[in-house]
Amino acid sequence: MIPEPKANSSPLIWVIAVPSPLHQVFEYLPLSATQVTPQPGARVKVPFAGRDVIGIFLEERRSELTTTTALKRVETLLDKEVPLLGLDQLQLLQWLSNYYLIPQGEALQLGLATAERKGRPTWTAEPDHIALKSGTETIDRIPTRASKQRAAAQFIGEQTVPIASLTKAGFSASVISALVKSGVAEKKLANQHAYPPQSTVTLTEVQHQICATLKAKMTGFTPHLLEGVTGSGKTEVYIECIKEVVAKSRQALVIIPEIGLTPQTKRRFEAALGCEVPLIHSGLTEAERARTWAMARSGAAQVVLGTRSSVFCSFRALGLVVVDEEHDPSFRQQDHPRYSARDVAVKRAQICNCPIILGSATPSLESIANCDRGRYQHHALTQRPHGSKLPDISLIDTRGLALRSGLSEEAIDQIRCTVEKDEQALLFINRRGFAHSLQCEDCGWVADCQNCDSSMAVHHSPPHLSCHYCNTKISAPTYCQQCNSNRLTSRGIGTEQLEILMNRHFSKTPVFRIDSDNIKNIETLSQALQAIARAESAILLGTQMLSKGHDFPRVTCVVVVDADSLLHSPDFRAEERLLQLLVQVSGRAGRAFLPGKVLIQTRSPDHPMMQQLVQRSYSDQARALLVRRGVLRLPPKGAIGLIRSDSKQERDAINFLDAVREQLPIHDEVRLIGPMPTLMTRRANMYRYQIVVHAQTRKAVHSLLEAARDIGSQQKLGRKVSWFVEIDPTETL
DNA sequence: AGCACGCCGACT
DNA sequence: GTCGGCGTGCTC
Repeated sequence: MIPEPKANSSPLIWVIAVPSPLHQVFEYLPLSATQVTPQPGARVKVPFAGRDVIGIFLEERRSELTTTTALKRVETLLDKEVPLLGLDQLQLLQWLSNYYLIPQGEALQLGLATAERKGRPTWTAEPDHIALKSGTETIDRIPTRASKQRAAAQFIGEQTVPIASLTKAGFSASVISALVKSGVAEKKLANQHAYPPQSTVTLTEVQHQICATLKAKMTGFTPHLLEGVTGSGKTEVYIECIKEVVAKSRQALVIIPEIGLTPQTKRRFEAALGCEVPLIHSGLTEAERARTWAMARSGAAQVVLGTRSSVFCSFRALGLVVVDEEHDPSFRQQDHPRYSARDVAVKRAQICNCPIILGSATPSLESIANCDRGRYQHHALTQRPHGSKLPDISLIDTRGLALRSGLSEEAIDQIRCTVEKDEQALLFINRRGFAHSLQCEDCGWVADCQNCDSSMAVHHSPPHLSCHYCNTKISAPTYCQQCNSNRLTSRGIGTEQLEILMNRHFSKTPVFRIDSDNIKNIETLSQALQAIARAESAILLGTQMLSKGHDFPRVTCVVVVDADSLLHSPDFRAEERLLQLLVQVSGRAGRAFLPGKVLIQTRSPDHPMMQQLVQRSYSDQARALLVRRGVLRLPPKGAIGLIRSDSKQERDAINFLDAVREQLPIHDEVRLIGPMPTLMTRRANMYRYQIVVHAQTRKAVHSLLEAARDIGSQQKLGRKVSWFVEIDPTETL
């Protein structure tokens, strides 16, 4: 007698990925017997832990539960025809979940716009523009008493204008609806051809050659690294390649590091490509975001421009991925869930079987190593167009010099020369580790934050002290808390202090301060950038924000106020970071026709890196760093991981890691360092500890982290501390 | 994560 | 006497 197949005894179920931090998927009874099986990636509404949630259908199969759990039933199938997550997204996000050890339910959420995650119907194009039905002559038919309607009609003219711009001009909704009702005007979808394509820019010989080789490879998965010195015209190359894929009715995704870069980049791409380039970034409203996603999914958007989260966007036919400034740290893991957008982008291109271009003047050591291994194709743009030259770099030894707000006499002289020629100077401060603190001249006491292991930063307008880590603000003390002395002075360099100095020295020259205190959103940044573009002589001063991609054609002198703060950092990526930062900020000088110079102030002018910065190219120096990584077996030549815990109770943070470490399988090839306190142990009254995992292969680190994750989830303390495991961490500090 | 259940303190 | 604090456990 043939035994009944065991599978038949268990019920047919649907596997659903539910948004929760649990590292598992859940089984549900199908919607109803008559219902067809949904496609993988479709959204379903299911009861989960006492509430309704939106989950993702993965597959239909026999139940694998051994215990007799009471299965719940799927309540609704939201996407009956087309699943919201495409097969490529599903594949990408499942890879993401596995590789970065992110729960599947959380990972799959990333492939949906926020409105879609809540189960809303998908976005459809609403007519949000208005035009006059039969041109301006109908204006006369509007009764004279309806003066507002007449004015609105005049405003519209022969154009198709966004309704939002009418509202902005002061026309109320009732005026607009009256116009539509009487049949004078009609609501329309945005004019698709509102962007006349510009005449193609003439490419240099080298740009042309690279475009030709790239265009020949615009089908199938090939990663390319475009290493082009600052100002060498990488964007023109991207645009040429995008045109190529768009002509084949495929879509392109362009990922850039920062939200602040989007407005100019958007305009530039739209002008060159002659189509709308919708944006994806965290500053959008839910409706705007839903619109971009829907346009990309339907294929209406030929090109999408976005920050890191846009790698997960759905596309009808993705044909090219571009990652600009691929070395930029903001692509790497930031907040939860942690992933490197650059690496995910490469995986996405592989899954979609399309090319990817990683572009940078200062490529990451990872990407250089991938070229050396033959995984990426390397292309170099070593010259700036119009024959503009790369700036001359020189070092200023600040040891023993009397500095004024951190500036040497020599630097001040050079700034003077620059502004006298009606050119612009840029002063760069590496904010990290160089906040401006308050110190007692008598006993050396420094005003520290009560909640963090860090000093508080001095602000002048209005006068107060604030902590950059926990945002605590207090009024500045007038005497020393330790010795009661009233001789308190500011120590270190702050942008605010420099601004005061610059205003005093160069009273006729406008000073633009670009830092997080001053620039709160994209609007203020783009206003400042426009003002800089209009100004003749000017002094720009600021932090990281200034080093990223912006074009300042009139800047001919760059001063790096203090280059040393990253030089002696214990993090193994610090030198790479500093090198990239210095090369990038130097690249702001002399981008147009004016030649530029760069002054780097340092107390370590003999440090090999400082010497090489002057003498050698970025790629030579990067290769030297790569050799050192190889010797130490650090990434990309080895692999590391991190197990980190944060807790209000210092003891709990340590105990948790101790418990995990104790239960971890012992491995010959894996080295564990810690638990140890992180460099800044206490921030916002939370204590941070970690274990660093180091091995030859990523596989070894990955399997150890997997084990750590499982052990951690079982720890009772795991609820009291917030903890995570991370592969390829950005920083090990 | 979010929600239920459960066992102790200060309120109508 | 209850309302609600948050410790503990569970989620198909």
